[in-house]
Amino acid sequence: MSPDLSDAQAAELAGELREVVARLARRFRSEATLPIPQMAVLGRLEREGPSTTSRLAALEQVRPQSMAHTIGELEAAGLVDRSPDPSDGRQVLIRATARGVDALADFRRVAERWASTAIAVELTQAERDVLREATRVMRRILGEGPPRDSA
Amino acid sequence: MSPDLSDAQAAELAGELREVVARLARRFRSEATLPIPQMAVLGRLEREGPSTTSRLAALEQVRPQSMAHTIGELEAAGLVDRSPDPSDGRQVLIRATARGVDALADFRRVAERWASTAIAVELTQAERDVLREATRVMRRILGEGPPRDSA
DNA sequence: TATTGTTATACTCTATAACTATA
DNA sequence: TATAGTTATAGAGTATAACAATA
Repeated sequence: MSPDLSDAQAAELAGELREVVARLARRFRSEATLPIPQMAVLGRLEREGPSTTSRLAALEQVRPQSMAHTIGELEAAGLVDRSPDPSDGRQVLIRATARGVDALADFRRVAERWASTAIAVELTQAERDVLREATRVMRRILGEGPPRDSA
Repeated sequence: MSPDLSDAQAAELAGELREVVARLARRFRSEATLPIPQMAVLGRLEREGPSTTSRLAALEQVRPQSMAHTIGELEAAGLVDRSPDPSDGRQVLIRATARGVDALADFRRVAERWASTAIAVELTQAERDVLREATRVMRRILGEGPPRDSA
């Protein structure tokens, strides 16, 4: 066991991860037809159904104030609507509108196209498998991942 | 050959990549002691020596104007200095100062610590290998990577 | 008092447009 | 005219602080 060696290895990996992540984030943003946080919220609402501001903020790992801002923009664009929770007047249920679902489909077609194409054309199947596995590993680094052996 | 299947697979992977990249970028920024683009430039200057605004902009994949802004902030903080190129008065050489190198070391110690720790503590060696390989694959997606078989 | 949500404000990051200086 | 660089301005994204309404 050589903790020093593996620590140095981990630090180097962290640096490489930071660099490539910054560049990918910039690239995704530059290709996007609508702001990334808005699309992230729409995608989640589509997958998981209506939700509240607090819950969305926690899931997306931003402050509730930031999420309120994002939701305000989505509502102004008619992509989500709000309805008060009948059982708790403090809470507001956020729901994707039909127009929101359409916008999401557009986003996926256009804004993720460069990445989809690069993945399909430039990578081998083995590399795609590495990338898929890596998305799981990165979620673990963020503290979201399942403990190593669960589904 | 089933191009439709592999396209769908690529599109799904692209979506997962976008999500995890956005979250990692946010996390790195929230931990950083100094702005990420400034540290990226300092790191490059340290590794590769003095450079020009245009060259740094091309390498970091931002516009020259954005890079000029970043360099202006670094200079105001005393982390880089500028010296005119004697052979071409239009060009300006950017160089990391001793203070800049110190700031970079601090940044690595503090801002990348959460990721280094997570990588060292949470991941198996196999997962670290997957992650390292994935940083190479992601660079290929960005069009920076070496063609599959070179070093 | 605690919880949910919003509004106001500020800072970081990057872009486009318009400009200066040198080749 | 073309190239290297800068300044001005705007917009996206996120944060903290302060506030309103409900439990």
